[in-house]
Amino acid sequence: MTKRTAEILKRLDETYGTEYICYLNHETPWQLLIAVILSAQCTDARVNIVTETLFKKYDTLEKFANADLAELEEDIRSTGFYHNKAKNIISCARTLVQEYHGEVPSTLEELTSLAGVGRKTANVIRGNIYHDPSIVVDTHVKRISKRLGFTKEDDPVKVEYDLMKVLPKDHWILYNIQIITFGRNICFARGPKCSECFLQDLCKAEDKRK
DNA sequence: CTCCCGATAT
DNA sequence: ATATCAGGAG
Repeated sequence: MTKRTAEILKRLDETYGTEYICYLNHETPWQLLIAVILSAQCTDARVNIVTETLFKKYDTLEKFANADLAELEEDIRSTGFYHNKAKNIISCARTLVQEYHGEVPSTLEELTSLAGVGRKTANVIRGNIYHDPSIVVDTHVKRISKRLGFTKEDDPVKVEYDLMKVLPKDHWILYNIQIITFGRNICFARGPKCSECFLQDLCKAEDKRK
């Protein structure tokens, strides 16, 4: 790890702490799984509004497994992509009930075999639930990792491999959590607040704002 | 590569 | 009007 990388991680730790916080409200692993499926191209704030009532109406995995498709579509409509998400959630819930005794699996292979669960969602579960060192590459991580000069890739999987080489393993999970906060507060996709940024002197972004 | 798609900020 | 939001599947 370079001195510069170490300094960036140190400042992220100092600014945002080292706790594994989660922006998607949930009480169980399967609730987090469904929340992450819902979060595709949708703000976590919106997902939390939806799951607030959703998890009371469907309070077990079995209820999601036996849900009426059209009704579930309406229940999650405001998160967007609701046809696909509803179909995937029902299929995913059925697989968990039938093949996994209602438990959420912990390996990348098992997780990504579930409907609606791709690499990003699987890594959120691995990190947040099982504390398995895993790097989540979402829209924030991709954008900010490029600005910080940790990668030049556009493909999320290539970004993930680049970050594995750059970041120490004990920061893999934390990096994603801190970067989401950073992306929400300072390093926006549009018009980042570079003048107020605590990483400004270390940043290699070409789209810096004055 | 394209499609899925509503809510919000700019 | 357009960009963006904790992406995934065909």
